[in-house]
Amino acid sequence: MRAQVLDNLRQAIIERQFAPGQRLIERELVELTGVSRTSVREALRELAAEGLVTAVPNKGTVVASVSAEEARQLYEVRSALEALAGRLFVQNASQAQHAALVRALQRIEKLAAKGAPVLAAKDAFYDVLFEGGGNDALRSVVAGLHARVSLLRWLSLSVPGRPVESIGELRAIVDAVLANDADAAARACSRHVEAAGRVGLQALAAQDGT
Amino acid sequence: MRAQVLDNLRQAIIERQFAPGQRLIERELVELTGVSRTSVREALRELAAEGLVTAVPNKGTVVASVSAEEARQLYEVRSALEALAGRLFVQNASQAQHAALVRALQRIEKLAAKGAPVLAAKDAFYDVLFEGGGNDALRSVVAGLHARVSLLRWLSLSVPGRPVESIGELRAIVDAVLANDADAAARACSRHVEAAGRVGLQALAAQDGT
DNA sequence: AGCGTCTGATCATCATACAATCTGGTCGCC
DNA sequence: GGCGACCAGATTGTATGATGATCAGACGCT
Repeated sequence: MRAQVLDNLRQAIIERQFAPGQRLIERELVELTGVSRTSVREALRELAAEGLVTAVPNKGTVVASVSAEEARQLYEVRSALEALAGRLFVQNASQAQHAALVRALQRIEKLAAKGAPVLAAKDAFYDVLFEGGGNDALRSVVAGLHARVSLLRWLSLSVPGRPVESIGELRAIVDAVLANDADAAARACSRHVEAAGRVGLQALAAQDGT
Repeated sequence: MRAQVLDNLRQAIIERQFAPGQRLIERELVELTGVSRTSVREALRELAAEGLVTAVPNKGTVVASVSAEEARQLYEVRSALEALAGRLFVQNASQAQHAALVRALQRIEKLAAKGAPVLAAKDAFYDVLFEGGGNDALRSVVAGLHARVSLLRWLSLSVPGRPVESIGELRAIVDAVLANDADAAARACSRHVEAAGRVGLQALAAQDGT
């Protein structure tokens, strides 16, 4: 199916199997994926809509690369949106969802203590957060942005010390939520994104420098 | 080209030439637009990515309809984003852009005084606002939401008295901007969206009732 | 009436073909 | 030798016809 192809390509791009800026030639993708050109084209169109590739007319599609300025803007938007997510969680989440958020944080802390990869657990944390907010539109918009900054996320998690710092920020979110303080939760979410953004931009700059 | 077809379809949907919920059959669109199935399919995929139509596998695509709950959520997100837009304008806009914002408001007021349609002028106002903020990512995200609520906008502008009220809210934005008060600008933008949302939801409820 | 089946409509995917466009290099001219 | 026109290859854009899959509803059987 096309969805399968699409997921494979998306994954490949996020995992840097295709370098940013690299041309994605339809014929090559055809023989690489085994599906027809029609399906490849439609998959590319969807990726373009997600912002993971950019299509230039009559020239082809290339893997999108985030400039420092774009990245900064994306983080700015995400900051505002995740602030809203935090606020909505405080306003709308059930008792069970509060508990689930706490559990998600504990899971992250446990993994981090072992030095295990923490990325999937963080995604779970955010799932709970958005779920509790009860705004699917918000969730899908953030998901759209998420794809575009995922390259940077890949970088920023490799920065030493960042996971520890990051968990502290998450704890601040949970604390504010448990205190039923919507404003504080919003600020905590905002700060978390901003901190991630700073690290991401630094990593980007370091990479461009080398 | 495909872009042409896409624009036509988008316009047709926004202008209610296709009723929400109506099935869009590929073959019909082929003979209606004169282009091939390939192009029609790709255009439909893009519209689906924008959220203007929903595609159900093996069943076809139907014109999207916004439920009251979805609309509420969309306005909630827009409120947060436009607050950011207002804040960024205060922080980043040039002197010339400040002046342009004032001019845009005056143009709206002049049109409204004559009872002329004010929608295009309002779009121009927002163009200036986002331009001055200097965050293209924000602009494109909002544009994406905009498409999905445009059906409601169509409704809410037909509510008597709304234009007048709306202009007052815009003036509040401009006042805050001229006072260089970023927080106030953010709040004013937020309030404007929320007010529009309330009217839109009322109009939606009234329509569903009849 | 209830149930399974069959049929028609429609989408999904594919293979192929051809035109339009871009890229890069070559050739001829100065 | 340098410069521009032109040509060939590559790639995308669009079109077309065919085939399989899937769904909704009609139909007939019990």
